[in-house]
Amino acid sequence: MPSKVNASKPSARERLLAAADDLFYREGVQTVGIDRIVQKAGVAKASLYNLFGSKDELVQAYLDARHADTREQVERTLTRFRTPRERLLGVFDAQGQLFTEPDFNGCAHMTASAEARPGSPIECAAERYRLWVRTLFTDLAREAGVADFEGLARQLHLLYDGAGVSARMDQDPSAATTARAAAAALFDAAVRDGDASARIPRG
Amino acid sequence: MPSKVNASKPSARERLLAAADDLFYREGVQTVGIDRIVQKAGVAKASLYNLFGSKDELVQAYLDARHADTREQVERTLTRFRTPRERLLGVFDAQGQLFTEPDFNGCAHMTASAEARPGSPIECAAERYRLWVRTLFTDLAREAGVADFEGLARQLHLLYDGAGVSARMDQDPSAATTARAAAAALFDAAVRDGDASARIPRG
DNA sequence: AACTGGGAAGACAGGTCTGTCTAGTCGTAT
DNA sequence: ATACGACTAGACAGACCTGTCTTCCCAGTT
Repeated sequence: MPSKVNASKPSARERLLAAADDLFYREGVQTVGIDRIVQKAGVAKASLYNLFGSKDELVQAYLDARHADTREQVERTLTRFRTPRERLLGVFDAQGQLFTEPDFNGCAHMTASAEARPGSPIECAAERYRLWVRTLFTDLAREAGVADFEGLARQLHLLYDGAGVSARMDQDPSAATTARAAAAALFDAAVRDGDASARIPRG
Repeated sequence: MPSKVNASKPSARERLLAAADDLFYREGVQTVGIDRIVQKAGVAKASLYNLFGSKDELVQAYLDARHADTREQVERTLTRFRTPRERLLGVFDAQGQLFTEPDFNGCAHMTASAEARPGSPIECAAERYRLWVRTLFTDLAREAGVADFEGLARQLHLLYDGAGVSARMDQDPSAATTARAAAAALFDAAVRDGDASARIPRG
């Protein structure tokens, strides 16, 4: 009965995902081999292939789990804010929290996608993640009443990605606060522009 | 005499770098093996190891060549602009040109660094590249008279990185124009702030 | 004509990789 | 008791990797 919850020991699937998360994230999906994962998880190799089918699909499951975690953390952070502007900028507060986690090593989807070959399930997982981020910014910008909410969302997505890159490559967690300040300036500029074009009929 | 220039055939070193540039950039430094490089270059494997010492150092040379190309293209583009503001934003014009090249596949330093292990010559090359970009933005912002030129440079660097990510992962070359528009807004906001704090003593 | 050095060609070592397969163990439900 | 499903343990195949080494070729120089 796999639906048993009070098991003393996590299931093979959970142990595999935990080991994959640790090793893949720290060292990269390409350099970490299957053997190390099954050894760290204390799981037979056959179980891995029974449960996931291939290494690519294990990587996909690892990315999807990271995606769910990030989503949860961002949504939890956003509940702390009330005004639309605060909620929009709150995404970068959540990002800053992720950056300061002790074993932070950049955006998992970005590094995994850089190692994946085109069309693999890995790239699909990265695409899903990007779509979620984009939709998040678009919705928040629209709720904030920004006229060109899609344009602002594209700009904020650039800052979000850039902060992830900088936090990893420059080892600088403050990239999130830099991004937040830039996002605030862009938001205010977009609101000003929207007001201006609304006040001045036909430009 | 290796300094001969009018050779009918490029030297082994040049052929190796050309093959490395093509294969490494298109498929990634990890997935492309030495054998494919020497075969494409028409060069003996021993020559590769005589000339470069190891695969990592060949990757480093490939990244340094890309760095030099990018630098040259950016500097050439910037000569077309006169005002400091135009020159600052011109970096994103140059970036947009790179994005529309037919075989564009993202920032080589970013993808290579994602596959490299810490401390390798690959990471050092990526660090050098990042330092150049940062210095470029810092100098241009200072020449434009921005009070907090370092802060603005950090913000623009985020946009620059984010545009590179988006152009690759979303297959969207217009990321450069989005970044340029955001950069313009941030620049103007920074100039306003600088003026304000200059006008309002100890404000 | 003899020498020399850069390069071509490729075998080889030693290791790692993914994925398959066999054989056996253990707990649980019937 | 017995059957079953989930799991473990590990050998194995076949391919690929980096890096070394030997052997040979050939153009240019002395």
